[in-house]
Amino acid sequence: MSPTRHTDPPFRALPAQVDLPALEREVLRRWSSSGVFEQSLKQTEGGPSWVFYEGPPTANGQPGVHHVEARVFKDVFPRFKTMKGYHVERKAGWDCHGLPVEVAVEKELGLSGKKDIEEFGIAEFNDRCRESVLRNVDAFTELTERMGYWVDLSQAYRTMDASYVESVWWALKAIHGKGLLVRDFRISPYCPRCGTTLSDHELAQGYETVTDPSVYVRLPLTSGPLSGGADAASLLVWTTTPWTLVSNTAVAVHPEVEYVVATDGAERVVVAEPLLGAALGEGWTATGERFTGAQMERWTYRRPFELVEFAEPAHFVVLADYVTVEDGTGLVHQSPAFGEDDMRTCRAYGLPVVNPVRADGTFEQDLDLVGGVFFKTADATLVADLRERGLLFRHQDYEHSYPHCWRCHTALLYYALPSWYIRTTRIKDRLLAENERTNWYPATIKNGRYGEWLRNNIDWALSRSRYWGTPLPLWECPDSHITCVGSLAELGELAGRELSALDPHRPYVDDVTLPCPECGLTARRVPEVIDAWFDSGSMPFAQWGAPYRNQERFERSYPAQYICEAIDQTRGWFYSLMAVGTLVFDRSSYENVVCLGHILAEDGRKMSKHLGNILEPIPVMERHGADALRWFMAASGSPWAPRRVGHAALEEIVRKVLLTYWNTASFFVLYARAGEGWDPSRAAEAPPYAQRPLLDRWVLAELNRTVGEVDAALEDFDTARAGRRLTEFVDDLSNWYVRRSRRRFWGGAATPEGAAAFATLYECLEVLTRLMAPIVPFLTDYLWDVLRTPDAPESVHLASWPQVRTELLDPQLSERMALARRLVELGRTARATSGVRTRQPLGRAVVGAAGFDALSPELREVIADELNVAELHPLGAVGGELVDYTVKPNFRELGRRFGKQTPKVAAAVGAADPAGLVHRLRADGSVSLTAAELGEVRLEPGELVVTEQPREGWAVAAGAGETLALDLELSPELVRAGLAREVVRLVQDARKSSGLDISDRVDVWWSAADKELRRALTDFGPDIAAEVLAGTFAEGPGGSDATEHGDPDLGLSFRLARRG
RNA sequence: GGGCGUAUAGCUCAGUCGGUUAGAGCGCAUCCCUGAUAAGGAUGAGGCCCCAGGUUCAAGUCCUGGUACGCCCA
Repeated sequence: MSPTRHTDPPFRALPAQVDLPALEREVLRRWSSSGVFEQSLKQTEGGPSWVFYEGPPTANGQPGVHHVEARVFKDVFPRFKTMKGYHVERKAGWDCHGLPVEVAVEKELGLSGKKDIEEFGIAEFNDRCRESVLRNVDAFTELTERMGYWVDLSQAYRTMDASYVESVWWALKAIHGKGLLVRDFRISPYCPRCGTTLSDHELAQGYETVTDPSVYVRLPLTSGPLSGGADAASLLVWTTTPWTLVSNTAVAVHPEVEYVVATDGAERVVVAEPLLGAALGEGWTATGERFTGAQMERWTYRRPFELVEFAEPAHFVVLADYVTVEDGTGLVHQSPAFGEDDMRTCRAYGLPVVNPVRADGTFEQDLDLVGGVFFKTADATLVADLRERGLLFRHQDYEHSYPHCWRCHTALLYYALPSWYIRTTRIKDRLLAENERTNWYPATIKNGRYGEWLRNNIDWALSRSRYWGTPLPLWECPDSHITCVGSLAELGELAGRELSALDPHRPYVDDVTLPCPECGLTARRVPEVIDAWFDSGSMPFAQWGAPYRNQERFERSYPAQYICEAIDQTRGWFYSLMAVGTLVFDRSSYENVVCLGHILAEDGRKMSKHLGNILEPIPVMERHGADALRWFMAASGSPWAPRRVGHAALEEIVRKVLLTYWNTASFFVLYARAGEGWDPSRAAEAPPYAQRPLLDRWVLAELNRTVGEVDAALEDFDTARAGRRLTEFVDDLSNWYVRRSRRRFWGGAATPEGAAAFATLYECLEVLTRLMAPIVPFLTDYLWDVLRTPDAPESVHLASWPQVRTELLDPQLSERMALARRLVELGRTARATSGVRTRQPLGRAVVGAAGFDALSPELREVIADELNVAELHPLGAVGGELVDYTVKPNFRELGRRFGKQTPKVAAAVGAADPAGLVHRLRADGSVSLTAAELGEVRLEPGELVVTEQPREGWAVAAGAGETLALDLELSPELVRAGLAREVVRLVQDARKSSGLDISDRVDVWWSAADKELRRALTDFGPDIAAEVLAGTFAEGPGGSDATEHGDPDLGLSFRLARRG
C-alpha cells in the first residue's frame, strides 16, 4: 500500500467533456517526444518479423480523405502484430516518377507537349519534376502524422533516388538475361498530346463515354461477279472512326459467313446475311445472290478517299476470323496502322502499312482536305466529303466508351510504334501459381477480378517516350546490338570512365556512349524511360538498394506478409508487384493482400472538384478527431464495398463508440478518486473471480469473449467484425454493467462488493483499451496513460495484446443474462404500454419463458430491480385459469425428425387445444397427438414452443416465445413507496442544480401538503436520507442558509443545505 | 459486349449451418428514465428481403435466368 495514496490520487482526473482533437494533439506530442514508435520497434527487435510493404503513394497532387482509408489499414495491422510481439518494420516510400508529375509540371511551366519540353531543356524540366514531387511529399507527411499512421518517414525510399534506379536496372537486366525484355512493333494506345504510349493500367483509367459518328460507307466493287455495269454492287462497311478511312487498305470478311446482295430497287449493296435487317432497315430485300466470305476473297473495290499514296497494290477483300456479325455490316474496314487486328490481318496479305497521321495526332501537312488537322477533328470534314460524293450510306451518332488519356483527357489513338515489352505472357502459368498461394481479402478478388486479369495476361508494354522516369538501361549500336546495363559501376566499366556519381536520369545518361561489346561500334542509349509501375513493383528490393546495398536486409524481408491498397490497384500495384517478383525471383512478393473498396462522398458520388463534394482530411480530423475517421475507415460498413463518408457518420462514431468508452473510464476515475480512493494495487483486495457478484462474472465473461472474437477477426483482416464486437462490448459495459453497478461504486471499495466492482471495471477498461488500441490509437493511449500502473509500459502501443482467459468465459451465464435482459425489455414495454412509470414500485411480475426456471435468484433479482417490482414468478405458478397458452411447432426439431411429414405434424399441433397440450406435456413430460396419415406421434417438450399469456388485469408484453406480465394492482404501501422514490429524485435534482459534489452531505427540511405524501416521507424517511446523503431529513422550516426547492404537483417543498 | 460485385425499414447497414414474429444504428414523432454520459429505454411508419422460375417438409439464406446500380475491362 502506497503511503502517499491518500494525498496523491491514484489517477489523473478525466473531465466529463472532452475535446478529442485537442487530446490527439497532446498524444502526438507525447509520441514524438518519447519516441514511442521507435521504442515499439526496438522492443520487438528480437521477435519474429512480420513484413509489411508500403505501397508508395504517387507524390503527385494533394492527399485526400480517400488516402486515409488505405493508410488506416496499413497502420492497424502492424500495430496489432506489434502488440503480439512481432517486429514490423514500416519503411515509408514515395513514388516519384511518371507522366502525372510531368503533366503537372508542364502545366506549371505553361508548356504544351514534348516539343516544348525539349526546347525548355530536359535537365531543367526534370529538376522541376523533382521539386514538384518533394513539395507534395510534405503534404503527405502532414497527413500521415496527423492521422497517426506509424511509418518511418525519416528513411523513406524514393523511386527517383540513384540507388533505387540502380536496383530497377538490375532487375531489368535480370529480365533481359532471361530473354523476356524485347522490342516489338505493336499497335499501342497512344496519347498524341503527351506523345507517349499508355500502359494497360493507364488505359484502364481513362475510358470516357463519348459520341462519335457512326457511318456506313459504300465501296463500289471493281472486280468479281458483282462488279461492272450500271448495277455494280457496293461493299457496305461500318466504322466509328471515319478518320481511319483516309488510310483504308482493305475490307475484311469472315470466311464462313454468308454475304448477300440487297437492293431497294435503286442500288445494290453487300452485307452479311444475319445483319441485313439491322444494317439496312425497311425497304431492302435480298436479291438472292449470295457468297461466303471465302468466295469474296481478293475482290477489289474503289477506296473511299484518294488522299494518300499506296506504293503497293491494296483495296481488296481479305479474310479474317475476328470479324463478327454482332453489329455493323459484317464487312470491316481495315487500316493497319490504327488497329491491332487490322495490322495482323493486313500483314498476312503483304499489304502496306500506310500512316498519314503524325506523332502529334495531326494529318500530314500536304494532304488535301485534312492536311494538318487533328485526327479526331477531321471526322466531320471527311463525312461531309463522303456525303457529297454519294458514298455515305448512313450517318448517325453513336455513344460508346472510348479510351482517353487518363491525365489530359485527349482521345487516344491506336498507333503502330516500336516499343519495349516484357513478355509476361511467358510466365503466365507462374503468375497463376503464385496467385494461387496468395490470400486475398476479400477472397473473391483472387479468382474473380484479379484472377481473370491474369488469365487474360498480355505482355507488359514497358517503354515510354518521355523524360521523367527511370531510363531504360539499353544501349544500342548502329548494328542493333543491344547491351543491357545493370548498374552505374557496370556502365562506367563499359564506357571506360568513372560514373558512380552520375545522376541516372535523362539527359545525363543519354550522354553516355559506349563501344558495343559485340562489334565495337558506338552504342547509344535507347531514348525511352520505363513505366513507373515497374518502379513501384520493384520496391521490395529497390527500397533497400539491393542487391548492391543492404542485400541481407532485403532477403530478410522478402516476401511481405501483408500489403494493402484500394481495389483500383488490382491491375496496378498488386499486379506490378507480383509480376516483378515472379519475373526476377520466381516468387510473388506478398502473401496476404487486403483490397479496399473506394471512399465516396456523402452524396454517394465520387469526390471531385467539379461536384464540390470534397472532404479535406485534415479539417475533418480537426473537427471529429483522427480516431473517429480511423474507426470509420476500419469498422463502418464493409471495407470491401464502396462507402460514403460524411460528418453525420463521424459524429455518430464519436457519440456511440468513443465517448461511451471515454465516459465509462471517466466514471471509473471519478469514483476511484473519491473518498479513500482506489488504485490497481488494491485489486488483490477484491474477492476471487468465482466469488464476485454475478454481474462481475458476467462482464468478465463478455470481456474475454470479446478478446477472442476481436483477435480472431483481426487475424482474418476483418476490422469491421472487430469493430462490431467492440461496439457491442462498450455498450454492454457502459449501459448494463456500469449502470447496474453504480451503487457499488458509490459505496467505495471497502466492502467486498465494492472491491469487486472496482477491480472488475478496471480490468475491463485495461483490456478494452489494449483491444481498441490498433484502431483508435490516440484515445486509447491517452486513457492508458491515465489508467496504467506505474510498472506498465508508458504507452498502450508498447503493451502486449490481451489473451483470452478461458477460465473466465461462461457461455451459460452469457446466455442467461441475455434472457434476463430480454425480459427486462419486455417489462419496459409493459410499463410503457400500461402508463405506470418505472419509479412506481409494483408488487409482482410473472414470466413465461423457456429458460426462466434456470435463472439464479441473483439474476432474477437483476430483473426485478431493473423493473422495480417486488417479486418475480413463473407464469405457471399464478394459476391455470388466469393463463392463455399458445403452442407452436418447433420446425427445426420437427423437421429433423419428420422430414417430409413435418407439415402434417405441425398441423396436428395447431389443431390441438393449447391448454390441454401444455397440461399433458407438464404432467407426462411428453405428449402424443394424432397426425394425418401418420397416426399417433409422441412429441417431446423441445419439439414445441409454448408461449404463456395472462388474461385480464395485467400489462403484458411478449416476443419470440417469451412473455412478461406486470401486476398493476397498487396497495397503499406501494403508492407510498412510489412517492418516496419521487422525493428522492427531486432531492437529487436539487443537489445537482445546487452544484454539490457527489459526496457532499446535506441536511433537508421538508413540508408536505398531502397526507399520503407526509406519511410516505415519515415511513421512508431513513431510506430517503440514506439515498440522498442527508444527515438530517426532518419535517420543518429549516435553516436560513438553505436553498428552497419543491414540486407543486406533488405538494412538496423542502430546503436543502450543504453540511459544514 | 465480357468479368466481378451489390440489391433487406425513410436513410446507412447486420442477418451464422436453410427452421416460421427478419434485426441494429441514424433520422422523425410521442413518451419514460437519469448524481458518469454528447448517454440510456419504450412505442410508431404495417419491410413484394429487386423480379421470375427451381431445389426443399421449410428459402432473405441454396441453384438458374432476368432487371437495376457500381467497379473493372473490351
